[in-house]
Amino acid sequence: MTSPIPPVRVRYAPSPTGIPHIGNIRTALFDWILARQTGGQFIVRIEDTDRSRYDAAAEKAIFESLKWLGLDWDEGPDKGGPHAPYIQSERKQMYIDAAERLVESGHAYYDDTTPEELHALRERQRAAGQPPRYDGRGRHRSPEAIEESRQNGLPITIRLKVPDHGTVSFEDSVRGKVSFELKEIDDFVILKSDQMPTYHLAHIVDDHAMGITHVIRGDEWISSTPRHLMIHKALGIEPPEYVHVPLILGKDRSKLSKRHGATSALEYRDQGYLADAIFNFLALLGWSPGDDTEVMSRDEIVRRFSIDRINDSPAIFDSEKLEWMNGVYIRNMDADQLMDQILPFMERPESEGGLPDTVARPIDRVYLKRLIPLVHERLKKLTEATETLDFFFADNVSPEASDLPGKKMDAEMTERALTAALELCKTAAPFEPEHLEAEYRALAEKLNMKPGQLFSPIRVAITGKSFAPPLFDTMSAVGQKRCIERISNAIGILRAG
RNA sequence: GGCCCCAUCGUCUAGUGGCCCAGGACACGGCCCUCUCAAGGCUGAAACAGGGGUUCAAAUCCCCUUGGGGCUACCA
Repeated sequence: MTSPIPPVRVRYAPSPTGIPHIGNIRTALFDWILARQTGGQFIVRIEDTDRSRYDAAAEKAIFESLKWLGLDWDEGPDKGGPHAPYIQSERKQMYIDAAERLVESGHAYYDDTTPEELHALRERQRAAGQPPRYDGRGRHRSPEAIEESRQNGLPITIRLKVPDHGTVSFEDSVRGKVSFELKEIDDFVILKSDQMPTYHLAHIVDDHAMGITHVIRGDEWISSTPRHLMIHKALGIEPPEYVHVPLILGKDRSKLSKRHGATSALEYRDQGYLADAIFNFLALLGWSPGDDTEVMSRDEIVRRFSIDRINDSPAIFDSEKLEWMNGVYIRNMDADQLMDQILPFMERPESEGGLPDTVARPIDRVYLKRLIPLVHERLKKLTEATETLDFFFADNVSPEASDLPGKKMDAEMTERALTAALELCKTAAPFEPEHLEAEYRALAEKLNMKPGQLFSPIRVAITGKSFAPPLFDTMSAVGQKRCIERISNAIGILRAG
């Protein structure tokens, strides 16, 4: 069903100005999938041409996100490659050369308009009810005038000459044909006064030099694509295939932002989501295989992915569905894998969601391994392990008196249940789940209670919670000694309450 | 404001003119299973934004309206 296409060269080109959010990472995901599917290359390039917004922590987070999701790259800043360097600030001269070449060929010109003049121009246009647009005044500046401004230390930029009439159009892989009127586009800056290129120039020079075949990027770039086409034309080079993918929106339909809670891949990692689940979920946000399959391995996604099945419309990030899918992935793991994943979360400090600090680290792996089957299918997120398992590790628990009675039970009946449960607990042997269950069921009958009525107070007494893993597995794992202590403690709480 | 993009259940989506009084999944309700909570099974409610065309036939094609989003920087 997927039309086989020749090997692609695709790149993820984030700017290190902030932690990449999930929508941004999804384009990297699509890049990676396509590269792996076609046997092509996935390239990472850092677009740090805005020196004022550079953030080293953001750059670190970019690579950490990719690594966590398993999106390995073939060429990049750390790995090098045939087109190194892969950091734009280190490629500065290439852009300067390209811009100057465009000036020489008459496609671009030096402009000495100051920011203040530009601002004033826009204000005037706005006041007159006109769209703010650069008026092309620099086109008429003589070389001498530019040189004089340069001598005087005025900022000089290079702008592309955009024809004032005509149409540009291109065939987008997901949108189809998109057209723009050139009269809507002004002469835009390609080389800033600090000699750094703008995004427009830089990415085109690089994509061409690096042999990029498909530019996969967010929808927000679609309106600047005509500018990119004009640069290609001026440079005399062929544009790549454009793949504009729909944006990912938050619950309120606005662009995903901090207000919507977690937005970066790393935050999801820290909240106990699995990389495979995020991978699967993200792939399905804006793409679908065409049938009802939802849970798919990486291999299956790589095999079935195709650009023409990418959706046109923006998607809202549904965290509830993500949580469900994460649960599916947890259930599909084997016990050892799950234990490895859970351990670091449980060993975090108590203040960060780990077990109480009174529980010794490292956690007893042998004991934990025994507990995994009891909670395996109950977990949706790795972070939940702490709260579902804490009572196994604690010395004691403190249930509320009001939580102890089961359905249709008063305090007297609850006390009777616990007292009898305590006696049986002292004598029960072996302290194994099946045996315990048989004994306690018999006890319920003897007490003329429903099994659930007897079990309920015991559960709360032993776990401190009204819901927990199956009672007799739990009791067996907690151990006879602690069970006796906890039940008698609960009786005390009940009497006091 | 101008330009561009988008529009199927609350959400993610299937649907590329007849197979659709629209299928799946999450979430939600009911039932079953059951010692609680899960998991699992069955089941229910829930959508083609509106209006015009084109056609024997439209969720699917065209136009308009409405709504949402993006861009409009010497940011990416």
